[in-house]
Amino acid sequence: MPERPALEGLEEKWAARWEADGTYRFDPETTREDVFAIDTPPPTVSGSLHIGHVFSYSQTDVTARFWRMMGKNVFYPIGWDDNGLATERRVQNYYGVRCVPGTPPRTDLEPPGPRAAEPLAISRPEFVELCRRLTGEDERAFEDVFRRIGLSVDWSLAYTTVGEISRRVSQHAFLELFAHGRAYRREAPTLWDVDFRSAVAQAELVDREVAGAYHRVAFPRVDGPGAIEIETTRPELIPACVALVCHPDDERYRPLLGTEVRTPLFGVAVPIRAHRLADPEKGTGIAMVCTFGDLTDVTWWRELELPTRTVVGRDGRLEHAPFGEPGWESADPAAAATAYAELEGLSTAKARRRIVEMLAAAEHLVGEPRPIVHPVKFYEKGDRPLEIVSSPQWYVRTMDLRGQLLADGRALSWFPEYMRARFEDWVEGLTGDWNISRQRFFGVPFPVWYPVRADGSVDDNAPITAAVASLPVDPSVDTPPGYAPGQRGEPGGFVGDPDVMDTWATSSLSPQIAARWGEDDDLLERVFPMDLRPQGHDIIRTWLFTTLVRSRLGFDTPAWHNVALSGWILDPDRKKMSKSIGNVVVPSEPLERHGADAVRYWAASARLGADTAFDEQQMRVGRRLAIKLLNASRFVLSRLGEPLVLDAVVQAPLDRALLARLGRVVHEASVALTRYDHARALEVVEQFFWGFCDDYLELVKGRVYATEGDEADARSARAALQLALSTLLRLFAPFLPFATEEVWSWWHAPGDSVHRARWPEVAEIARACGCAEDEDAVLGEVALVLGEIRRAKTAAKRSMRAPVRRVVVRAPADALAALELGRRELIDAGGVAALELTEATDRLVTVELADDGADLARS
RNA sequence: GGGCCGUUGGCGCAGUUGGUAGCGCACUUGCAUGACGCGCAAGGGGUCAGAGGUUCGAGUCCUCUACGGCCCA
Repeated sequence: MPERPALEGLEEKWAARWEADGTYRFDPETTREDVFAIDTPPPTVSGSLHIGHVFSYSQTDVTARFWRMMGKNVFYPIGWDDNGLATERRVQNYYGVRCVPGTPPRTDLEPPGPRAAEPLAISRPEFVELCRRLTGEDERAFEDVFRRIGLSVDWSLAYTTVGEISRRVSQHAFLELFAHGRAYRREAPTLWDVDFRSAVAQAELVDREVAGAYHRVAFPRVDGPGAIEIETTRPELIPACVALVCHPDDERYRPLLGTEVRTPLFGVAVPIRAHRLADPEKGTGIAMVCTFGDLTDVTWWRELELPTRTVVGRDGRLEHAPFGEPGWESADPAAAATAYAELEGLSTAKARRRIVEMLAAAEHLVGEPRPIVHPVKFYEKGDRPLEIVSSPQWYVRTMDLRGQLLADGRALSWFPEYMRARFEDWVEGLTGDWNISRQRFFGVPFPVWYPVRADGSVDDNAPITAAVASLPVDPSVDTPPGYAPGQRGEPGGFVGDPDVMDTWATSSLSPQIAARWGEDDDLLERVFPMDLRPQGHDIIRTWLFTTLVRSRLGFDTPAWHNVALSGWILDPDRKKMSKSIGNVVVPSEPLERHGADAVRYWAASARLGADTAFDEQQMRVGRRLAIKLLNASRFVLSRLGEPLVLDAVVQAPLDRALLARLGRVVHEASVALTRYDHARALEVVEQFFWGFCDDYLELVKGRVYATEGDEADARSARAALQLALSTLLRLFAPFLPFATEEVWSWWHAPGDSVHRARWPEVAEIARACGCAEDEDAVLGEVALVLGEIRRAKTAAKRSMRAPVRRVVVRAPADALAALELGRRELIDAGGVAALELTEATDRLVTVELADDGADLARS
């Protein structure tokens, strides 16, 4: 036991010790009933950790530690999500490379680095290797931080979302979906970033205000005289127009329903149709439907079963449009082709300017364009507006699952409960099946190839699937069953699926990956469905939703029993932390300044679901608490001598009162933690602890320092102190794992960790003293009078050790009886010469201090 | 435009089933060697965003409004 205990150095010391001792190792020899399994979120490995990670992962760790002490075998894995575009972009910038599939691999690849003038084109396998290299470095940095804050995860269970296990599980699960007709591939309109050249998930969209203009354009009628005027912000899509649409109740256009108009410049006949999403208030009340200008176009196109005439290619330029050919019939194909030749090859922005000139010249434009500012969909990391292009994509059929998913959501316990509404809103608002393919390189490839026909074209409709036993496969390298490597790309041969899976298609299998599904089904049975899914509320519609989809489709059950949603971390001005605002706090500095226990204290003080400001003040409070715990423990242990064998020796009323209160604290903290209310549990324990230090410890000093007197009284105090300290350390252990472990080590055998100790029980305390709940009145009454004595000393600007000549207490009989039981401690702690108790109906405490200077004379 | 959450002393937060507001920090004033000055003691400070309603009585239930946040259109 150190002379002056300190927090410095505890983190390194105990983190290393826990790892060496396997303190948090999961025991695979177990039964499901004994397990508490946590479906830990795999943080995205891109750059550095955010203080928000420390916040939410600390909260989960409190829960993990609580259940471990409750005797559960805690399955607490961790993974790194290194999948995805964020990594690719960093690799491009960091190494100065660009992935060009098909580039011949080099034997001596030397990435030029971040200042390269021209990115080096490299093959996909080389690119993937560089992604692994960079994420590997980040993962080590992440692990350091997580160990530093004392996460009690089992590091031997770590995985990455592009690692072999994840690829095998993801591909295996995909093949099962495909075999059951749940996964299908279809050419479909997809939100597309033309710079990243990839489809983008609905969850990755942001709206941005962009300057644009309404152009009023006249479409001549086919079936009668005159023209219909529409307004559009995207006139360059007129060649892709497939219909005009008005609201079914709009009297202005109702008579025209079913008739046709011709597109200006291109002469293509398109029908006038009705749909409820057409807004009569907007523009002229009738809109042009193109394939595809925005998501509403997609809805109209799908629900009205309109034809497809796409003009925007994957590079964001207008591609060839065969006017006159089937599907592109025109009243004047030659004129249409001539007009379109002006646009072909231009970016959408340039094509827009050109077509406006052409429309004006041909007098199809009505009036001047009207400038507006309107929201446009962007990929959250993109620089140009998203286009919608048509391309082959893999989907998981989910639309028919809505009712089942709502039922699964209701079967879960949500903490806080109101978060369930977000899930239900999302499920009820689903508009389409789940697109799981991404046109990227670093991710889990689809275990699929396509046959090449004799004419060299690819048969997209007859995928060749990998054998489950061969997983994981990379179709760009591996050869499908029944083919030879030389047949790649040859007529009669095969080509690999070029895409990778969406990040969520992998992370939605986090429970199966963590439990090594397909490799160790025994383990899966012991931990699945899991007990708890902790996560942020911003990814309910993505991670939570997709995980329920996968567990329902693959395993016919919800993936867990409980969901705990943590809040967000806001900066001190209550703004969301984000890299673009530049207000992100990285964990290393607060950890350095305040220590891990202090940072955890701040995190644990916040309730689930509550957005919380980054607050260093709160960390200082946590740090003080941890230091106080060290000091108070040192005092208690220094008075204890050898640890006692606790039998029923706690007989002094004040000691029994303390333990009665402690019993209530144990009960309340346990109930709160069972409901994932770590903030409440911490508050209850902390409040008791400060009272323990400031009142109880002061009151028993007389007895524990006494060199002579009643031995039984001293033994009683020591027994109560020992039990209280042991209990407090265990109550604080989930919150302050380092300080509590340090103190525990001062009086326990090496290797005997407080984190493997049993959570305190009320019965344990009752056994030591047999005290009843209502026995705590003594403590309350004594503390009240002690407070009056302190007040008198403070008012007289005297030391707390100043002697008191006389204290007179007027109070009802029951209060006096309680005081009488604590008379000795009150006199000791207050330095009171005479304590007079007078029965009365009112309450009055009179304190007469000894003459000033008397305390000096005493020494 | 819709849904959800929040608005309590300078700041950060508690306030169970409705009964005239609590905690921490900060602040003020004191206290030095028997665990801790990263400590201890005492003290000042709010009528609970605004309006209306239910009730004997509302921070706590209902309605509306304002502001902030998140999610979805």
